[in-house]
Amino acid sequence: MIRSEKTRQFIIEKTAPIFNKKGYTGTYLSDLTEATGLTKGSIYGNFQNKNEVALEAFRYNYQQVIGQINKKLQSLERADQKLLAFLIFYKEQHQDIFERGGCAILNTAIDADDGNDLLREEVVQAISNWKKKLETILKTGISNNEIQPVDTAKFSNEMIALIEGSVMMAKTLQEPDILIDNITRLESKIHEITI
Amino acid sequence: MIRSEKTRQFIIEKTAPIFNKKGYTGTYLSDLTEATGLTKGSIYGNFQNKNEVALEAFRYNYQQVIGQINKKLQSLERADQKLLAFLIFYKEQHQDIFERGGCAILNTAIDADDGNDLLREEVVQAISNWKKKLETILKTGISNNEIQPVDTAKFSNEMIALIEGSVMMAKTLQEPDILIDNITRLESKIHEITI
DNA sequence: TAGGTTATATACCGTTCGGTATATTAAAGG
DNA sequence: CCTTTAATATACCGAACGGTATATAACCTA
Repeated sequence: MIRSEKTRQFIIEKTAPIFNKKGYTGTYLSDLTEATGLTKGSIYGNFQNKNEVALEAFRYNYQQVIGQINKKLQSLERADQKLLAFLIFYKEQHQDIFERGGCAILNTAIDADDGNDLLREEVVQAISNWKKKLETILKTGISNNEIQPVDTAKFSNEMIALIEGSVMMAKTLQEPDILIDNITRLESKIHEITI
Repeated sequence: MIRSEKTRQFIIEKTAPIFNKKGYTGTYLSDLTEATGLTKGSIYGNFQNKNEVALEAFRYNYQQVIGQINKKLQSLERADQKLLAFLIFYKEQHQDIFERGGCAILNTAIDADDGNDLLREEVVQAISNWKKKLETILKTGISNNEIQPVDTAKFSNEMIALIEGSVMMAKTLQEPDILIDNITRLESKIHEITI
């Protein structure tokens, strides 16, 4: 990796949690320079503008989650186990997620639903991908007779919505059990449809 | 109502949707003067600072929702019907909610989870009240033999989380059906426990 | 209708915002 | 080791930020 690419990556990694916590308008260039120890000149040598940093920071935050889950999925065969892997991730990593400022998808969805179109489109893609991934697992599971037939779209939407809503509640009220309990509910929902 | 109180209320009403859409740091004093047609001097004659406007705007947004629901609840007797009233509200008013920038609780929870302690505390209170209200309905319903015994805390948490997560998803993906479908799921959950 | 009071507008403050042209430093190549 | 190139730092820009003292206007009461 050439030097510039290393610095670019360094900036993304250092600023990603800040953007996640404070949002786009709430994160100032002074936050970026402070977190990286670099100057504005250096940052603008590696990015076109603040928005590009925010965009990459979101991608990084998203990849951080989806990467870990994907890794888990590889070693799993059955559809129900794959679905459970998503839930187990949120159950086990909730402490870490909260420390990084919560779920990036949720935060950025709320943050970018006005104005920032590029960032908003990125979130739409992220949610859509997540949804598609769940649906594919469900469909495969159904055709493999691992799980009972369900409305895959509705099932996926319910999973995502309940997870995200629970992250919000648990983080705001500072009661991780809310997340854990609701995840457990989803787990038994999956067990119910498992053949 | 004395003049100042009228102006104060006018400012709150006009700026509440802006704060809901753009968040605290994302809403500038210029937004407030533009939306009200007033000047900074006038606004600062009625509020101590921007934060006080944001606080009142959130209270207004919250009251806007809870007020309508409370009105409905008065005419209802059974616990299951009261619970359904919450869901029907979100089902029927989703268009209006989206136009106002989405659910104020969700938006403000995400917006204020860093830094703005006063606003954050207000959200915590709002969610806690909502939760308490649901739990009270459930408990009364159980002791009145209208609904089967359930873990009232978990049931309430699941309702709120799924509603909020669904609002986020539906608004972001611009697919209101996601909200409607998940609300319908909650409705049948209530029917299931109704005696 | 005049005078006092209350509310709004004007004009300004220091600070910080995002962004950039330029100088300086560090690395790479001959 | 010297020169060229790439990356970082410095110093600055105009604009907009939140906020405030002060002037002006609107209202109320005598």
